[in-house]
Amino acid sequence: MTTTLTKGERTKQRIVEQVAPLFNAQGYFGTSLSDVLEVTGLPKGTIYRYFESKDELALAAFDFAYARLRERFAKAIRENKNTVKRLLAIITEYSNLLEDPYLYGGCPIFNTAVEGDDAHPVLLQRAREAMDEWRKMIHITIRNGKKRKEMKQVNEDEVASVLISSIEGAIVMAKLYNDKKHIRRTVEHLKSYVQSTVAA
Amino acid sequence: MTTTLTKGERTKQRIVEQVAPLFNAQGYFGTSLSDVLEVTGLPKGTIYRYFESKDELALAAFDFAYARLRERFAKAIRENKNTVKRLLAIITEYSNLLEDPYLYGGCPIFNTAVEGDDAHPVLLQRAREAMDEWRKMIHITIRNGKKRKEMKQVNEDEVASVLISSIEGAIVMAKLYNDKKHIRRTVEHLKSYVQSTVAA
Amino acid sequence: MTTTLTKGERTKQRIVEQVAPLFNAQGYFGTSLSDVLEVTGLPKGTIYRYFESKDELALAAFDFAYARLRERFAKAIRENKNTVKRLLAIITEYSNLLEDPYLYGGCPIFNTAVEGDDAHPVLLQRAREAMDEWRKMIHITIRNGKKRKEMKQVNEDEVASVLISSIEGAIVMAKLYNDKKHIRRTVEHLKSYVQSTVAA
Amino acid sequence: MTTTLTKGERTKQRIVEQVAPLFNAQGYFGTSLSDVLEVTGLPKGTIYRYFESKDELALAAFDFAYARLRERFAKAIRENKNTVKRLLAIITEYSNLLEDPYLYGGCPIFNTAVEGDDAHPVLLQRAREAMDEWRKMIHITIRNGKKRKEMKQVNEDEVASVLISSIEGAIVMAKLYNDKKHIRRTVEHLKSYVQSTVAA
DNA sequence: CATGAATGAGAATTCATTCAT
DNA sequence: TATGAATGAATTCTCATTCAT
Repeated sequence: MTTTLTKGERTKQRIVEQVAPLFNAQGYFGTSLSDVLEVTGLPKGTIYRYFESKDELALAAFDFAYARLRERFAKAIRENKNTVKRLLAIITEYSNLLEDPYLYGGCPIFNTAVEGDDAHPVLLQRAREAMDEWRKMIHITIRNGKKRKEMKQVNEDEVASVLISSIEGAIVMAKLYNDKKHIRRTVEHLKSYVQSTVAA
Repeated sequence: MTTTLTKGERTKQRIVEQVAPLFNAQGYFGTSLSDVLEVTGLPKGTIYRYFESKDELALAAFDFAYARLRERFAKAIRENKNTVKRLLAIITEYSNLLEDPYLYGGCPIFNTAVEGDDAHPVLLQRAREAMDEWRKMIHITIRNGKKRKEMKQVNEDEVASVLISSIEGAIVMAKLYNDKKHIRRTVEHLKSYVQSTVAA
Repeated sequence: MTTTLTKGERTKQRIVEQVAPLFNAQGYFGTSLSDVLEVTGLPKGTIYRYFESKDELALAAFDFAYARLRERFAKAIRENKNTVKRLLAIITEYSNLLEDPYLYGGCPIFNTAVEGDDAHPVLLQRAREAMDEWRKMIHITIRNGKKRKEMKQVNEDEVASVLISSIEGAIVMAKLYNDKKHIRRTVEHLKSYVQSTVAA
Repeated sequence: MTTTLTKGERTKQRIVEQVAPLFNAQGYFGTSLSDVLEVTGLPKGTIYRYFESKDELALAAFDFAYARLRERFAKAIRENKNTVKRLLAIITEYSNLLEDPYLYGGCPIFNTAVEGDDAHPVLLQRAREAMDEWRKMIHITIRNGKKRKEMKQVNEDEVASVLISSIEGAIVMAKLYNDKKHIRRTVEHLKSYVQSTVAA
């Protein structure tokens, strides 16, 4: 049951979708309003009708990109009941991030973190919250796994840190070289880590 | 054997030193010439006397920051003859990156990679070369370790990828949260990974 | 004999009433269409349905404010048969201008005069006509007074100039300081001027 | 002994001089940056090199115009030792305001007061201070006159209010009609007021 | 040489107005 | 008819760079 959107809501949505990959790939500073105009084909006035500033647009773009990210992970979790498989699916999903047409610029959370605090403090805060949420998802997954005896008595936060840091780093490496082999290597490593160290 | 610098060379050097942390923390787009003037206290003309553009200055800043980084690792290698100790020392050194007053903004290679290639293609290329060099250092370290039977018959590139990705990711996590525990966790993980999987 | 207004006419009237104090207090340039939307709560289309431009709206607002002003003076004249009392009543009425909820921004004629003719030449012309009319009211009042021997043989235009300039000036002073004592002082002065110099 | 100005200081000064009549005649809202560029013939960058915002420029323009005004009055006072003559000279000087090439737009204090508080609160505050100073000048003039028995025991503030309000009002009238006869009439009135009511 | 002055392209944003449904 | 959507010119301001003294 899809909600019907007004014309304006659709336009707003379209702007966000078109603009999200821009901000994600080029950053807040690196994306100018004229980039936005170009990619949307809209005049300035229309953009400002829906977003009262570049800041707000960047926020909306981040939220869109992050929602997309989360949905991918939620699906990986949803479709795998066994905890070990779940973690492996998450790793796989993560490693396919750059394939997503909205996320070819990498992980919006990480990109925001790197651009740092001078760019847009509110956005950075949003990134923190997103990362919190995302770490919690892994935390809970592992905790449930421990309850079900599918996982060893590992520290959930530590495992989450390791998984996230490693793949995020690998994604940036892949971006740097424009070569996904770095992701593949890290994925292999993490899979065997999960199986040997985390799985029961 | 200290080379004597002319006054001009010293000024240029000073500019680079003052400006490098700026570019590293705020990125190429995020650093404006007026930031540069402010941090150096120099008039516009003087900057342009030594650097013909912001691009060139950014390049010099990157080179400075990377040289600093490399020196830290070179020292870690130099001071440890045993290969396992070397790798562990590298990991430790890496994890202390944010302590360096010139590198509190994180790893210049990674930051450049994330800002992407719209910002400054030449700079990105430099980052790639730096990363190549850095991976080679690890590669050689491991290869030597294998020769000396201090390492298992692991794939050098894979280990390098894992080490670098993981810590780089952890550094960004630490930046995001302004909390180094994420580095600590990843370091623990990597140390035990090295000892159990890489070390002979 | 109240004329019945259609719904549209009432809407138009309401817009003018809500907008008149805005234009009067902030001026033509200082009042934007979004101010108009905000104060009326109406959508853009509706405003443009009733007024074909901001200019026309400003004109209507001026006319409304001026009509209000004139009615106050007309009443002061109507209710006082003796000429001296009439002039004194006019002075008093004038001095209460800022109390009127539609005129807290001051005298629309004067405000328009000060904003000058770059803003809106037609509006300035309207202000001139309003001032003409207003001066004529005083002129006639005095002339009648002279006929009835209630006034000395003063020059009507001179007295009008003095009265109007003085109070208008005082109103601006009051606005500047947000303090009506400047009006009070000028009023005292003018009353004694009228009684000693103008009255027979 | 004229102070030597640097080139930059001269440019800044020139901008202020060229821009002051603009702001005075058209107001803060009515004067756009492109007006400023046109009248100065300078590019944007140059304006912003010397003034960090339109606000600051407007302030400088006001200060310049007011300084000019004050100097005129100071001269009238300086050149007349007798208090009655002083007041009459002030009135005359006031009435010639519109002749000044920098002040053809009228009195900057009054114009600022009319444009009101929404335009530029700091500017309005400056106008208040200017008016305070100006009232004080008259106040002191009269007080001295009283001491020297050249004036009756009038209330200084009341006389100041009357003089200022009346002429200011007359100046606006003159602007409205583009006809100085309104100033002349008010001047006559005030002169006889001074001689009959204020002078000893 | 050294440096402050000048430059103008481009950034973000607001505006009054017109269009389409 | 009513109204939200679309428009683009104009506004304020920043930037990297070049010039002139």
